[in-house]
Amino acid sequence: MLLYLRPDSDIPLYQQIRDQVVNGLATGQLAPGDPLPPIRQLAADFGVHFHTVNRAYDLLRQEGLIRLHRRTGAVVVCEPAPPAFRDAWRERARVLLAEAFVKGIPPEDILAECAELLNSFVPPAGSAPSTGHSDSSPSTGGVSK
Amino acid sequence: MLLYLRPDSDIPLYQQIRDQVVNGLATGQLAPGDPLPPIRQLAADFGVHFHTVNRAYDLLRQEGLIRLHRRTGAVVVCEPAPPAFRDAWRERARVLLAEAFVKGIPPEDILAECAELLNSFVPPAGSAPSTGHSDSSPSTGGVSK
Amino acid sequence: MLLYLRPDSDIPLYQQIRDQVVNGLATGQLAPGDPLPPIRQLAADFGVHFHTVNRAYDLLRQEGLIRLHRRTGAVVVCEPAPPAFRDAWRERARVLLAEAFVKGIPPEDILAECAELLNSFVPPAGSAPSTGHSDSSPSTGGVSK
Amino acid sequence: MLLYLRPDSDIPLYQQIRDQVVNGLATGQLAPGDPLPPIRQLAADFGVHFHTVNRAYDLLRQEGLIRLHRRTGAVVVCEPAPPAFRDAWRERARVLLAEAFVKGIPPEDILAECAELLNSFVPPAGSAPSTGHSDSSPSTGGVSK
DNA sequence: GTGGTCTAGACCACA
DNA sequence: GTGGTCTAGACCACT
Repeated sequence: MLLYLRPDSDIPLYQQIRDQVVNGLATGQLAPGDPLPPIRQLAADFGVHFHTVNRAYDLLRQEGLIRLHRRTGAVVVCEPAPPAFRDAWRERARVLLAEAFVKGIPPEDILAECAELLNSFVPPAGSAPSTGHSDSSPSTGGVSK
Repeated sequence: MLLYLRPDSDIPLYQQIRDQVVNGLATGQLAPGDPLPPIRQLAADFGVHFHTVNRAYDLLRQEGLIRLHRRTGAVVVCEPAPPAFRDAWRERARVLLAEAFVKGIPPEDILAECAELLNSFVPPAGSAPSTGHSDSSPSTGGVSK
Repeated sequence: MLLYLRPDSDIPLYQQIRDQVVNGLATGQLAPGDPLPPIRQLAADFGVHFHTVNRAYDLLRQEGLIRLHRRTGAVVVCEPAPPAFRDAWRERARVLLAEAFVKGIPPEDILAECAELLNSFVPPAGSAPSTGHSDSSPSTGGVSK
Repeated sequence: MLLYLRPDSDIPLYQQIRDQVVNGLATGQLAPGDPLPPIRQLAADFGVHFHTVNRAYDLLRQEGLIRLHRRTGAVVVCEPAPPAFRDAWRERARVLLAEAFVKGIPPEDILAECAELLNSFVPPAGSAPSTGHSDSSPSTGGVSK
């Protein structure tokens, strides 16, 4: 899995790392059980402080996406979303969608964009790939567009 | 239009104000030409400093969503999205959708959620508000999925 | 002479009025001896407070471009620039030119733009109009480009 | 690079700071990649509040002239001018040139002054600094008039 | 009475 | 040690 950081971005580095791990999980580049690189190695690769990587890992741990062990390092897990997750997520989605809407992008376009992004994701194990056709990148099945 | 702030949130207050104005615009509670409350009055209503509200308004101004008068105060405007907007938006949408996806929410549900949120929005002018029901109940009508 | 105000501009109204009078003077639409409309009439035409027009006229008076009489109203005059004017002007020009320069516009283009604008001006009375023809529309004579 | 503020000027302090940074960029005292002093240090040097410097930096950031790091502080960047920049710039130039014109300064002198100022600027990279003299003396070489 | 500017100082987030 | 956020309050510019 390939990570790249933009130090000039207004998004904090630890957030960028976290976001890319999430994206890697969604696109199937990372799967439950896979190990993440050791904190210090990843920090060295990026040229950032290991505290920054540590914080990203901690964030992922709080979200229930990885588990940290003293021996085995960070391992991807697959905890189900807590009940509160969906409500919080919807609020964030509402703002994001509203932003596009008020800037004049047609709702159809917005939804198509979402569908396309979702289609680029791939289910972790083997949960009925609905139609079977794949479009843009490393994916196999997905939401009908 | 009703606004509420959560001072304990990790989201900055000015961002919360900005988000709610964006949401108000999307849901039709605010329309181009409408005035926003004076900075100091809104600040008093919220119990925050007027600088905080000022910053929210300034953010909205930079986004081309409101215009600040010396006489009229803040009024809603309707500037088209710059070309770079969509790419930046897609990246943010990718992360948000990936978050829901990796937490095990079925892509169909995610897309339905997006469609529902989009249906709760109303266009600024007056182009056929579909059926009339545009609330928060889990309906899937409106935007074609 | 035609004036138009943009109430939504970030430029104060009184400044806009003043700027347009200056521009009218430069383009020959106004000449020394010409009367300006009474303050209250201009205010009524624009739908602004007469204090705003008053302030614009006062600014022009301070700059030595008009003279205010209780009886005759505002009359355009032609006072020579004080010695300090040129230095102050140069500083403002430096910043303006620097802005264009640092944004990557070639110096030749910047200078050509300046020459073009200067060519659209016309001398007030009869001080050797170089080529001879002088009217009130964007002419082509004047400073060699 | 030398900065100085005039607290009694009618130009806001943050604008003066911004103007001098722009000037420093044009004259080559600042180049893309160069760091700007930390906000609080510059504020201490000037004896102003760091919010004032912060605002100047924020203005420069919005103009695409600097980028604000959390680590490195403010660094100069070189973004191209947006398409709307030139039109807005021309309007400001029109007023400035008109002011000099109506004060009786010959157009030739005005254009010479502009050319001189432009000659005191140096391109960011290294594209032939003409003859070598690029200072503030009244020379007319460089940009063809 | 509106927003704009500036000062002053606290506390937090990021690296 | 950097910039970011928020509060507090003064005074000014514009209409």
